[in-house]
Amino acid sequence: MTDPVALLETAGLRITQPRIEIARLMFADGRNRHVTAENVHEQLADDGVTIALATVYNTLGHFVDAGLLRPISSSKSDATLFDTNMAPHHHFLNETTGKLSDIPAGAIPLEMLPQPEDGSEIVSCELVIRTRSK
Amino acid sequence: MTDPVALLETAGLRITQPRIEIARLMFADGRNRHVTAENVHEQLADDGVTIALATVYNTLGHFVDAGLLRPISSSKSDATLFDTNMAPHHHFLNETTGKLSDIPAGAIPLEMLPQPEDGSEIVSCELVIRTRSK
DNA sequence: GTGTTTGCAAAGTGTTTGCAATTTA
DNA sequence: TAAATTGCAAACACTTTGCAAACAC
Repeated sequence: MTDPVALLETAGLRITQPRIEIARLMFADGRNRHVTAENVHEQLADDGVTIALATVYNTLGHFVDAGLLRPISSSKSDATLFDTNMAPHHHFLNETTGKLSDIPAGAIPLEMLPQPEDGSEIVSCELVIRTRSK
Repeated sequence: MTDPVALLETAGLRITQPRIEIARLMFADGRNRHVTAENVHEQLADDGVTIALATVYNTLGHFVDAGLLRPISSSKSDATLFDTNMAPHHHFLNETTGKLSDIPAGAIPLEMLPQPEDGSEIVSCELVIRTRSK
């Protein structure tokens, strides 16, 4: 849906070939995705696009800094997952399958967060519900 | 407080010198601690105890399997933190300082967790509140 | 005695970095 | 043309593993 170039411009990022390709792959269809750098690299390769894995890492890092992506902390796997869903939300993590799925923030009432210690402020708040296949 | 040997026995673990040392260091004073394998290794060295770093990793892993420790998923740092606090609770993570602190589970009402998908059951539920120093 | 655990070094991951070549604005 | 970005390989940090020696039961 979203035009990759417009997205990059809005985010204040330089328009470069690799970034266009990666943005296209991650945002073009508008779905919420959880991907690793490795995933992206492979998908690019499948599309016949050659971008160094290191560049994929760096580019995803830039996207995170620019507020286009969110790194997901609590993943079972050792590889960092990047989430295209920037809306506040939480995650189910199935430990059996390793599959991660979204929970809309509205599904969990969190009005009463405790106060952080003096001199610090809350940045974000993420709940991970670990599940197991029965 | 807790006797390291008794703890290991209760957990069904073999009583070995390295395990006693590590258990002593982690549980003896009854405090809740967040430590990395590297931390433990250094503290042992400070106490004049030489245990291979790999053994520390393996031992902490055994402690986790035995239910003595909990690995903390969402740490800013790349190193896994092990938490001696097995009671359900949540964490503040100060992104500025990297410091992690406990939030008692009771401080956050989470009665209304969403249903996991059919065929899976909830194992645990951990909230991480990221903060930043002002 | 038998099976487990340890220590060591080496291998394995995922990720980052240095730097020259290229590309963007 | 000046500044930013890329690609590559090499460096990195954390963690696991293979195997022989040591140890617990």
